[in-house]
Amino acid sequence: MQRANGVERSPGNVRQRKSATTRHPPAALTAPQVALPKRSPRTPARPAKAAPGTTDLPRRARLLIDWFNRSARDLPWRRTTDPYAIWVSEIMLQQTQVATVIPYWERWLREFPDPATLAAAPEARVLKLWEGLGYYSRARNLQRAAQTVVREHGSRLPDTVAGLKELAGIGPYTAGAIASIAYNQPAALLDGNVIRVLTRHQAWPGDPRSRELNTRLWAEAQQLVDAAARLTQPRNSGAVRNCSALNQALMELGATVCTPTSPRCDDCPWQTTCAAKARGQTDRFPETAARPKVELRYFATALLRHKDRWLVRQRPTGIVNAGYWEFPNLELPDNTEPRTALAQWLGIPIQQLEAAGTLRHAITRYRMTQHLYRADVPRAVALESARWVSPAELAELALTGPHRRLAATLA
DNA sequence: AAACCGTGGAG
DNA sequence: TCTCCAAGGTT
Repeated sequence: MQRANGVERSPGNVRQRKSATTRHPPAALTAPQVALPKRSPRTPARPAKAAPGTTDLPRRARLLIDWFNRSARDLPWRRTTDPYAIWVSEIMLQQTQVATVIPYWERWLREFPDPATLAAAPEARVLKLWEGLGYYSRARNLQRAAQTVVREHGSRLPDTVAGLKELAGIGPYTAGAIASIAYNQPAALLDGNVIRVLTRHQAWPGDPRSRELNTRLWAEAQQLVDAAARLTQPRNSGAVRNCSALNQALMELGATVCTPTSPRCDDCPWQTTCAAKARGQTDRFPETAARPKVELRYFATALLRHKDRWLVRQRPTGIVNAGYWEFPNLELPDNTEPRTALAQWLGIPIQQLEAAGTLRHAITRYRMTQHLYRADVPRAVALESARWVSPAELAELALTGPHRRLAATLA
């Protein structure tokens, strides 16, 4: 979808960005942004040429902003200036792709249109709307932060990086994102996209998570957004404000052009100064560290029916996926026979458990295999924090992804 | 500070 | 199928 892009629209007043716009003259070729040997002291003094990588910051910022205003994707959270709505989008977008987030974000804003509504909502409903999105502590933190905003900030989201970072679930990236995108402050941000764009443009080797390179990347991002703040704002009424545009552009570039594999350098506004492109080495940056080893884990899962009801239980506070419901689920130590272990755990005769296939899924470095068993039990089994629920009730409960898919297969 | 947290798309 | 990685934060 490449239409009416990069347009900041206020609700009910959709402004249209003018077409084409002024393109800047072709960028003069400049030195690649890498550490170059220092000019020898004997070199005759010239009208000082600033060090490479600083002179052209304003020009690079301008190129990026213009590119963004020209060709950014039309995403729902780019149609609002409401800091709360932008905040929600930033939390949902943490380690989660745009296409996945869109329906969740729309549903969320419909049901929780402002911090006060979210703060007052039942947690069960908050978890339900996050169901399937993953990283579930984000949902609990978001509600907790909304309660803080209501209680301590008069329901208005703070507009400084420091103030934002005080809130649950807001770290360095998200604080910079909200401050710049919602409030147009010259706050830097660094995410996976920006790391890729900057390490390639500068041809910076090393692990981006190392202290040294990480510090350098933040400094570079800060210089860019500072340069953006000093540029004149495009008069085009649809143009996104400069700091906001610059940071979104860095991420947009990483997401759509400077992609992990096969980057489309011909479409890149920084192609003439990119050191990695100049060397034909875009695939060498960033230097990512080795991933942790994959580990296998096994579970036995019971689909127990009594009359027309299924047994589910709620995960307690303080553990992974707290508050979410699931079918009774037992992790198996190495090579345990699942059916025996499950029958023993539930206290029902082993013959009642009928094998119902396996379910595989992955979370982070773990590869899980769930052995499924069904049983129609004559009497309700008692299990801690468990309930027998009708299919209709089950549909209203918040389940994690694999268990939600499991629920969908039940008759 | 390394480990942990979910899920889906892309190749 | 399998790996990578995505608008990261918390402990």
